[in-house]
Amino acid sequence: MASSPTHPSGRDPTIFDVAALAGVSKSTVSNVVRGTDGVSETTRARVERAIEILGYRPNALARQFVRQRTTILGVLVGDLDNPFYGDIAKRVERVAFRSGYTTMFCNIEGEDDDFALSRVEALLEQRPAGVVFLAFFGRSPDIEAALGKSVPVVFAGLREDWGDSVAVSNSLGAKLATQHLIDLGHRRIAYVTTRGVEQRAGQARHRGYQSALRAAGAPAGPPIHWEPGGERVTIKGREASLREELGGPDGATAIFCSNDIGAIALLEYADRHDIRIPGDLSVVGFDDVHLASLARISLTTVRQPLDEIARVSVETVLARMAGDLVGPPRHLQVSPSLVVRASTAPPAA
Amino acid sequence: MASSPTHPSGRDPTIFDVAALAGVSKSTVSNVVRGTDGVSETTRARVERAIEILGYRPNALARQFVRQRTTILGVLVGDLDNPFYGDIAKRVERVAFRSGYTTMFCNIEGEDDDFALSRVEALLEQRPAGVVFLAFFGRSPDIEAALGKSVPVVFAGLREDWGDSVAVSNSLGAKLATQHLIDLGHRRIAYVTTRGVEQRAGQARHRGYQSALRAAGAPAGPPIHWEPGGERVTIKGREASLREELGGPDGATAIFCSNDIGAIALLEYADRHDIRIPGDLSVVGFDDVHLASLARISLTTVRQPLDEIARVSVETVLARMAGDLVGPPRHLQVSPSLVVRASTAPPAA
DNA sequence: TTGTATGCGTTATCAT
DNA sequence: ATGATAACGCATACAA
Repeated sequence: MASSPTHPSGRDPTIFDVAALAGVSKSTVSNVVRGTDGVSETTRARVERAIEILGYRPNALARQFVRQRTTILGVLVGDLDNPFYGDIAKRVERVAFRSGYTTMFCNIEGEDDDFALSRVEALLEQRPAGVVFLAFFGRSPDIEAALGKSVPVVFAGLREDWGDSVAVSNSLGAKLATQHLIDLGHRRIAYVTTRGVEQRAGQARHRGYQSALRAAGAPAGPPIHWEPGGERVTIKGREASLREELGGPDGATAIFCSNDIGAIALLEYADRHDIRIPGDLSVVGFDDVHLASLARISLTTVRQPLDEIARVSVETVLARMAGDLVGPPRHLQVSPSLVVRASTAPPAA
Repeated sequence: MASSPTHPSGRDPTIFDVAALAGVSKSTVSNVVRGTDGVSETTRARVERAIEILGYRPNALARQFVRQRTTILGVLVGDLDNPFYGDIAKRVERVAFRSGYTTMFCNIEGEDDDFALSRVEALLEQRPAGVVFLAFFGRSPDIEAALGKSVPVVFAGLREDWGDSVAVSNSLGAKLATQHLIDLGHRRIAYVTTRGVEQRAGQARHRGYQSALRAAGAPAGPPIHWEPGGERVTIKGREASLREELGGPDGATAIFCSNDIGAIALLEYADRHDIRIPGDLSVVGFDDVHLASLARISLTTVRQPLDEIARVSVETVLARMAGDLVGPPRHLQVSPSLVVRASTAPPAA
């Protein structure tokens, strides 16, 4: 008796149907379903049996509607197929579910603010009880206006002033990365950044890089902006050749790249140009995406504790929702850690 | 005037507030919001202005409640940080949004059926209008019972009898992969499979492998089960050494692996054992995950048209929901294609 | 311990 | 062209 996939097998049974079958009132059924005490054992059993028979499933829509609050947690994510976000998203969903919330995802992809806004509006119409912001773009004033005053928002993995945030200390992470290179004996260390890094975080990483070098008495350079795949870079607004920045007697012997994806692209660039890693050039990334641990990549990098970020983020937004957390935005920092792999070594003699 | 993140700035304005401000009835506001015609221009303008002023946002909860159907599309996903699923998930969300649906994600992770079931139940309470099934596990009879009769379901990227499905032709993909190796001159080609592949798909891939070899008059072996990271494999229930299957004069000169993640693990295994790829051993994968295209990986593989799978899946489930598609489950196949990279070459002389 | 009544914000039907 | 009104399924305050 294979059931056809066509659904409408009549209407879903309601609390009323259960009440009728059990021979009690709707209130009693409601009490049973919600686990309220003050229901006799016999009644409870009768109701539960009726529920079983009818295959009754509470209508969350109705419940949320009448209670004027949902158990929906909105998740704004930039790039679900970026493993970094996919990973966090998964953990967020897990933590939320354990707290009784279902997660509603919205891709805020690309840089188009209007598009992002329309999605946020659609999400807000569903009245999520809270929102977790995972993307590092789509944070336009319009979005802030729409989101900020309707619902508690937490930024996971980045910091934004107008909401709670849980993020790694970027400057500390950058220091760890840079210090590692310094400890290996490098003096000419460049800082390379690519798109895919939130501006504020990128700046903090550059500051950490600077501060480590300064403390070591070594020269710190300005951010070198590179578009992965290209040959040219931009330094302080003027163009230059990536090849020249790396090779040559004055070139860098090591690079700290603001993110793993960029660092891996750098590895590939080096491969194509016969620059040996780590023999000729050491590279450190930031994030510790899964990719970085592949033997063929083996990127030394700074790990972000994603699990902690996800957990604390959800806890924070839940606390706001419950009113347990009030007042101005709270900005939590979590600690990065260095993961040493095969992309770094002492400079060539 | 930075607004505190504490939410409750009073209640959200309702259709009633708008009506009062505009000096019309709720019905008229409703008509304006829904774009019903039969509203005079002047009235419409007044109402729209009131909406603007109040920042009114329709309550989707109430709407869905009264209309007895939601615009929620449930997505059951196994592993959001598996790039393959992350990628599809992202596309599914995009297509759904364009059709006016918001996506509600549930991670059905691990192999624990009870856990998966509780999540499905939670999802169902939200009354999604349809469900897209992305995971290849969590398809227990219980889940079928809960899901199958409540809501239209489409399986994206895999096939299951009790719902519509959109998937690649696995045997054809396997044939493409195997034929590629045959064309390169290989005769001793092994089939390796790992977990992470749905059983039915895995079997179909093995059949395609067999059929290509048979047509070429070359020997086809049984599936070699390998747990990535390990040294041992299981062939027809008995244990063996992976190293011996690959090396030696009688060993395979090429491998078709049932999935990219396994194939990449194989690459790493080869690296560790001084087996050169593709010099000593050619490897072909299946899926074409992003990873596979990295220069340092450069895996020859069979591509699944994810975009098409996502698009057609959503279209299918929307058609079911709308009643445009009735009758028994429809199983659509999409075409795989071979992507040749650097992990394959003619066998050593 | 159980039942009754009211309201949540919206859509849709029926009057006007 | 616009307004009044009855659902929708459930939670909750209150009555019995």
